Amino acid sequence: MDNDVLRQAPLFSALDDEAASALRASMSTVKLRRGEVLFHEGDSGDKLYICVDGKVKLGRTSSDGRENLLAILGPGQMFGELSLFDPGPRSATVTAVTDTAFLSLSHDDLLRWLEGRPAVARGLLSQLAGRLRKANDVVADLVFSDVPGRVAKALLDLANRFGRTADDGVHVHHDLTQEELAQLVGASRETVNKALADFASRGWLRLEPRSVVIMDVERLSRRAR
Amino acid sequence: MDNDVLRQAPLFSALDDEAASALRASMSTVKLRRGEVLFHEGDSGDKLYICVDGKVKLGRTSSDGRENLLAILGPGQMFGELSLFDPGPRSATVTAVTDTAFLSLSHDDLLRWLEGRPAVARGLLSQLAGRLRKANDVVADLVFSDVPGRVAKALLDLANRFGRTADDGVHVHHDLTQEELAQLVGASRETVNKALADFASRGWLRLEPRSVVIMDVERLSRRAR
DNA sequence: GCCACACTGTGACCTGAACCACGGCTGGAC
DNA sequence: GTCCAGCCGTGGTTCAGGTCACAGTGTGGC
Repeated sequence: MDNDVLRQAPLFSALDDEAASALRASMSTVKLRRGEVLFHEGDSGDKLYICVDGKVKLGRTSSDGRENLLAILGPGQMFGELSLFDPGPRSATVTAVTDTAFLSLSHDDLLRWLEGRPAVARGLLSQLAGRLRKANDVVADLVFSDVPGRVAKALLDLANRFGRTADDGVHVHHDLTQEELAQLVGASRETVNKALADFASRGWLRLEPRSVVIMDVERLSRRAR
Repeated sequence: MDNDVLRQAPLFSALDDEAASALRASMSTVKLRRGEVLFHEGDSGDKLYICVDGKVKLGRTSSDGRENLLAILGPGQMFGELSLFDPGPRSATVTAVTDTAFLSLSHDDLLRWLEGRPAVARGLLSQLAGRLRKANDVVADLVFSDVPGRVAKALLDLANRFGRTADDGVHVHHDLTQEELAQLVGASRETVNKALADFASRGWLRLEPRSVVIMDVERLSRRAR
């Protein structure tokens, strides 16, 4: 059994074999195809998920139907923890961006398993604290940066997490449409498209469908701040 | 000794006398006058603080010197937890908005005290989860709402936490200048002023220096969403 | 009282980004 | 092949809200 997948999750990276197996035993697997929804904002549910393979988007919808993406998550990343510790309806909709596989774990099982493993509890705390820090950064960006700046930042973040460096640049298969990228940075599709076109015309990157090749990380980073 | 102050903090509300005293014993008191800074963004430090009396603002400064407020906190509220669980420099500057008193607690003392009190650890988790949820709401507001909407929302939030209901409306002594209010909602002072003036002209509220009286909560709430 | 300074109120202007409209490209269904 | 549906690229128009420039109003110090 592949405890390795669990080890990818930063939270569980330090587990010994026994602990990993015990945890793994109480988890089950879910699979989704691109576009399918795991759960909706407002649903009830207390399961925690870990993405094993593929990518998902966490999004919220405004009353008038517009959409905003909070995050794109890939292998090893965890979500749904909010409903674990702060009971209440799910605060975001989770949709598969590519075909995706997850492990799921229920509230009760996690808490039971957590008993007597205070180190993991501390790990969870620092995980949440890190998220919170990141959320605050997003707020700051929305207040301080213009749309091209936010696009640059988002691309760099995606590159860090999903990029593969080759000799012609960093290949980032983000699997997002420009529409989704726009929702991620809180801007319109058109504006994002123009920002991308501008970056490309300066030779900082090359556009490919649902993917970019970043050729000048340095310049792009400078534009991001 | 006033363990009652601790009890105000949602996190510690369920403590028995012994536990509260033990905790209280390892905390020390700090006082600041309006405008004084407790710590700066980027400082190192691993203390957790609980506001006992008064109000503080948590803010960040952009590279070009503009300022954004993440939150206004009052009695019973906790801050500085990020540096506790996610070691690293402080992510925000904390400044007293009124004369203020805090209790402080060091990382080590908290962790030591936490040993063998898993319920409190769970409390911390749900506290952080709640914060995260709130941060996500702020992001959504920045993306979806216009400035007057965000101002309305901020006023209602302040009213919930600091308001006193009287027969002419809800008196909210927020102690913030319009400049600070603007930084809190991520807008310019002038735009916020115009939004407030507009609300006042509609009879929804009355403006007073560093304070408002909300006369029509219903309408204001509707404007906020 | 008078001054200084910090805060508030309001208009004029400018600009970034949303919105609208379209046309072109690509990849799957048949 | 043809059609269709999703994406992507790009211009034109509009408007919220930022910036600038002042004028009015408190209020604490002396």
